[in-house]
Amino acid sequence: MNGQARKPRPAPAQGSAAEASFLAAIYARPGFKLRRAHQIALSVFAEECRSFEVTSTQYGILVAVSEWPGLDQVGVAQALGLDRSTTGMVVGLLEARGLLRRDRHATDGRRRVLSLTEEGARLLEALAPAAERARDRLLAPLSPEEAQTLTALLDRLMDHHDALVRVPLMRPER
Amino acid sequence: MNGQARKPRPAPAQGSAAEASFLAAIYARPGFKLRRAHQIALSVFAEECRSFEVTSTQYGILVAVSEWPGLDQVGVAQALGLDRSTTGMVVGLLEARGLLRRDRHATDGRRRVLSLTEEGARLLEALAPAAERARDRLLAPLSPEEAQTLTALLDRLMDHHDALVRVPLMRPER
DNA sequence: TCAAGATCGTCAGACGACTGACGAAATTTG
DNA sequence: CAAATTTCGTCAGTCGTCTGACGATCTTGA
Repeated sequence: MNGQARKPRPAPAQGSAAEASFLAAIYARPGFKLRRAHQIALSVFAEECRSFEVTSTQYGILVAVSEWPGLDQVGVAQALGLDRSTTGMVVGLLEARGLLRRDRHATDGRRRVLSLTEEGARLLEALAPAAERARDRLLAPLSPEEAQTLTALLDRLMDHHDALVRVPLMRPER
Repeated sequence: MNGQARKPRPAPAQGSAAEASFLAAIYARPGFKLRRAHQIALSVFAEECRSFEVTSTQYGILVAVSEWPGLDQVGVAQALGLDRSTTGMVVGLLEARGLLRRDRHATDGRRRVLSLTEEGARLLEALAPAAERARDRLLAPLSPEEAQTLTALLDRLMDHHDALVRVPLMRPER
């Protein structure tokens, strides 16, 4: 798996079947592959967007607020599948950086109404090509048909388990 | 008109194309789907293993140490695709709970040699059925062939990006 | 041999993420 | 209307994760 180590670590039962199947029980788990694939996706996005100092979660929130000005934090959370605490934390970061505003709702005192600042809108626009590059790089090893298959399978997984997870995706068109 | 929400949140451009495509730019991103699918996998695992108070990362480390007694923390990190800090933190948790031991290496003073305690081995054994249930539940919406396809596609993603993601983390960029 | 370089574990700092709890504010219900 | 319930935002606590730095230690090369 990672064959360039200069000084190989002591291995279990060298040359035996045990070595070949080391951690097979873990590597075969779909959850492990999903964790790893997600880790890779985060890394690729971070690389492409390094100069903007924006993470993929922050990007998602910026896009949501951009497309739906006046949305509140719970709305963002439901749209992106985050919980309220995480959303509040990340929104706080973006507000502190001056990328979005968090105002009181006119009639509902509980809500914080979100909107992009000029700087946030500019950053989002500048970010689009980098986000596209990240997506393309992530999918580079797959053919368009394979990417479509992967997308469809992940959608099936998401749809089936949506209600079971504490934070179901709530899209306005539902 | 707008789903089952009792008090629907204000939606963008009601009835227009904007509503139907709200966040389509995000939902279409494979990184978003991977994040969501990973989130679901974590949740299912946590549900099945709730009574054991063990996370999927902790499970992976326990299995690695079980299959490879005497492995050190960097070995665990490389095997599971974690960095040294994360590994050290989680190993510390497991040690504090008495599930594994962390001893000095006989000849290499830098290394910490890991091994399961009796309690760790017992827990790991008791955990196996729950982990299997988690995997089955996660894959429930897919046929065996589809699960195999998903596995293969994620493997392609992992293999292609493996060197790009992990090696720079382990070796300072030069 | 001994200085330079590599490796291991750890720490601090940051972010993402979830749970459980709480107060403030709104809505529902008796 | 008043009380009970729900909803929104936040806080504290925990865990996973990465980055960058550091000291201790081991390996290498001049």
